[in-house]
Amino acid sequence: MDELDLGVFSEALEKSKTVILGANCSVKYSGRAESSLGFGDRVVIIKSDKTLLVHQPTGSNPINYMKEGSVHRIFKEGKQLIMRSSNIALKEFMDICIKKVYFFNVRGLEDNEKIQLNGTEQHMAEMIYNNPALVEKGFRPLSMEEHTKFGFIDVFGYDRENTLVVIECKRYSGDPKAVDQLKRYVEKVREAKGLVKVRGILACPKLSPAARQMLEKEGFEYRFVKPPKYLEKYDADQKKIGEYSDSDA
Amino acid sequence: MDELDLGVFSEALEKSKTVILGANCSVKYSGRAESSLGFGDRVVIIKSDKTLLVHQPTGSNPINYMKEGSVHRIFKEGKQLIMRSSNIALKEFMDICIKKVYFFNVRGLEDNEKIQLNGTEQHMAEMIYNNPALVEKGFRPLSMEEHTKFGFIDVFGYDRENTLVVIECKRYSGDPKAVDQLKRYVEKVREAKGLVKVRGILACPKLSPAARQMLEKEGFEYRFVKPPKYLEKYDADQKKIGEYSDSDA
DNA sequence: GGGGAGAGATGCCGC
DNA sequence: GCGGCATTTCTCCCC
Repeated sequence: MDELDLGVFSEALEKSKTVILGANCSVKYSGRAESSLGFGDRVVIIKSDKTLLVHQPTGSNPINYMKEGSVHRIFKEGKQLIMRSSNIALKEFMDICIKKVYFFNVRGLEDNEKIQLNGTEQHMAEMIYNNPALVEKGFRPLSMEEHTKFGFIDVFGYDRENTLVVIECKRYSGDPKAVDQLKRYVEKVREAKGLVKVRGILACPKLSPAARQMLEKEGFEYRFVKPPKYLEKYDADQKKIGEYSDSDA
Repeated sequence: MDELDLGVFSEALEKSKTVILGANCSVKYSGRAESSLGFGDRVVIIKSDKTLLVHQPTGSNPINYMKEGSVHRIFKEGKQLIMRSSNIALKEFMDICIKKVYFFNVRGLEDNEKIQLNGTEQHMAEMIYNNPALVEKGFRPLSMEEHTKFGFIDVFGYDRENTLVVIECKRYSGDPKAVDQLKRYVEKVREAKGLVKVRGILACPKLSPAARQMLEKEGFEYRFVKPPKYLEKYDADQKKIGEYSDSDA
């Protein structure tokens, strides 16, 4: 379908179908920020929830977009087509000026599936909670991923000397921001409990030089922990992880 | 095009064309994390740089993706098609199992345009640098957006009493992370210069309650500043912003 | 709806 | 390549 039938387009939006458009176009956007993009070949997608994406032929992210619930209409202006989108609630506006249409697809799509994802920071916290020896012998977790009154702490517990321990997990490299975050939680716990000594531990598979320096300066500790991957071994009912040794306990 | 011609597909990838596929499919991914997604209707895009995106009919973000430079091949397995993608360098792998094809487009797309974006944090820093009175009377900026030896400081300068000032800009609401960041820079400058007093200012259009409390506790200050929007008034050569008054200077 | 934090974040720039 | 940081971040969860 090389031609863009305005009636088909309007009907597609009305019926919450998905629209895919390959076209040479330019884009102007104004809302939270402002942007301008000259003419080039792009893929434009309007989803059933009225999300609009403009994709260049390279890169992971859309170069321009409008959020869910936007309103789109299309009209002729001389030889060109204008696709005008607006989201009044968010005060966002976009004009796509279309010079040439390469392809045009309309299709109702149905998808009620949700993704199951493993190896996130939350899974790291669970793993540590269920395998305290990953931190150290005698560590006794109290909570994980909980909105405590001290903030959202990944893993919270006592060490063998009954000193409180705050653990911040990062699934990738520990960086200055992660140490900032750990420090903020540790200080909040110290103040709230009136304690002098609360331990802070950063658990991640890697540590940046600046982060290491900050950790040392604050008297915090580092533990090498990798996010768990257990797609085949994962039991959705039990959520048990049996492959991590507790031999140090 | 309702049929997916395996030859057309292979040739498209070879010639760096863009492939758009509407299909009922399931997705499994393994790499930095692991994920599993049951059958549903989706749009699959392979870009000329071999980025792969899987989009559900709602939402801004791809539900699954492979990064630039991945390798994709497709083959029949019984009644179904398997699209297998891998990125050896990143140790990432994906299988898309295709049950039904709704549409299939192949097209070479060309786009050398780059977006011009206004109203970013960098523009806020430029605006303050060029209009110091936005901070206060007598403020003298030294640098902006520079990798100083104290870190990457948005705006750095002296106040009228020759006290050093570190300014952190945020284009949206100032939050605890922003105060952490400001604090880190201020402390670095203090230590490096052996100073007792270095001022910290958070410049943003909004401040969260927790951030306000942290600012006060640290003795830092808040300035109401909005990111500039000046699409029509922007002069690319001069980069001057004339609409902000300097009457306080 | 706002606040707080993660993300398979991505993208950009600098070293 | 890694480090550090912004993003029209987006998304989720909780208040």
